[in-house]
Amino acid sequence: MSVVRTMSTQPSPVESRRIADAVRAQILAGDLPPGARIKQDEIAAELRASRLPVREALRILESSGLVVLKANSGAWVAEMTLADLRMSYTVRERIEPLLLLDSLPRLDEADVARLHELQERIEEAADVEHFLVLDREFHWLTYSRHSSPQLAQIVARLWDTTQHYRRTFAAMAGSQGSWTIQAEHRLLVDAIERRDGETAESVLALHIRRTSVELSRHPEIFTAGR
Amino acid sequence: MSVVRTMSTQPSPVESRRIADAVRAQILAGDLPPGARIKQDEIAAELRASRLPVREALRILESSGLVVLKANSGAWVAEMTLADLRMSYTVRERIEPLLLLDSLPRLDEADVARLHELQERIEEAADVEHFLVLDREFHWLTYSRHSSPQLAQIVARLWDTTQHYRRTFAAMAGSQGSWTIQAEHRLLVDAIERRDGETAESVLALHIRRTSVELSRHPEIFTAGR
DNA sequence: TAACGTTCGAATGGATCCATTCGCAAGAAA
DNA sequence: TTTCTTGCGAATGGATCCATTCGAACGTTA
Repeated sequence: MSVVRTMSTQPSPVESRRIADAVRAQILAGDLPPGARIKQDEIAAELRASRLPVREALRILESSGLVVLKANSGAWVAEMTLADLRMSYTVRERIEPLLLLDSLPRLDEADVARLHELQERIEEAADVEHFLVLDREFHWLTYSRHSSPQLAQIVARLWDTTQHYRRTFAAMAGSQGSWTIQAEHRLLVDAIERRDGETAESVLALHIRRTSVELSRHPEIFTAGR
Repeated sequence: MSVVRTMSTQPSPVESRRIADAVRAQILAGDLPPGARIKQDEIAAELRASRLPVREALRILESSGLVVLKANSGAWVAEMTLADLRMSYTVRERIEPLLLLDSLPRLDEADVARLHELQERIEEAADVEHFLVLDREFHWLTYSRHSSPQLAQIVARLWDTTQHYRRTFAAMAGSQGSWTIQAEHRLLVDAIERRDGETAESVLALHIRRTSVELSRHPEIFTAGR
């Protein structure tokens, strides 16, 4: 019995981490929207584990800001207010350029080529889900050569906690077709290709700020699924 | 038996959270320096709990960046490099002014009076520990009326993970006697008192940046206790 | 009929027990 | 003498069992 389990998890990524990743993936995919109840038993049965590592995983996700725990009561996917979302974008506007500046000098030709390819695919993206996946891959590729796991983690958590609202916004406003995003992305790739850190920094800050402004114009994002 | 435990923890703050707070306090106090091994058994015995909530607490602290876990091996207090420390300060320089701007309009006269009092006590601080406690209280009072738990948590974690190195620096450079810090604090209180957000923002950014520069001049901080 | 209290059930929290793994030390061989 | 191997022990990881708590539904009373 235990042999089977040991064999199934070859590199042994520790159950609690495996489960935390799985639940996080479900939340990011939209399967568990903000406000959704998370039952330990269900997760445990679903991922073939006991409730113990599930509990540890929930503590991890709570620290990440994705989940809210209430003592002796249960776990729910964290919800945000419009003010929370706007603050997230304000913080992102100030720190993501830092991450980009840190990563930029080490991006090589292959990375830049891949950025061009991703951007073309983003412009051709047919639906919201493809746009979200490609956009995430695009920006994280620009950050991929960073040297600061701490900063990268902060940024990643800001992306994670706002993912659901970005999806809702994209679905409502049809933002994958927004020409402004495409223009900003092209300016960003161009600056990166020229290793022009200052311009890249400015474009990225603009990109985030403008998105934040657009989001603020759609407060109905928060009442969509009610 | 279980009755005794129930009675002892009156508001029932959940064991894992109580333990996480306790271990965090030990790390911040310097009792557990970076690199120190953390054994589950010892913590459990010390805090009169089983190993289970200790494990959960360690997962929480790992997510906070204070502890590093290695599968099937153990837990250690997280260590930083000089590059990590500098990046922490760069991030702080960009986001702490945001937290201050958010909090400033709601600071009342009593808060300002307390800031004056704290600043006087900081200038009279005799030793490093007093300086650290008072300085932390001073700055967090300026943030206390914030409306963004997310941002406050990010900032708090940056303070936590760098606490040990700030202590080491203060002890080596005798920074509690630095007149520059006192000048910056006074400028900050003055701007806050006048509700001058722009000036307060600039002074705080300067305060953090200058501290970062000073820290960078003392790389021996990282080899002090070796 | 509405509001309050009580009871029961389901879900979470914690403790103990067992399996697994990693590191260290001792010993043997080159 | 140095290096590789092997075995033992200690510490972590996971599963099951039991206690506790919160919430909802039902019944009672004003």
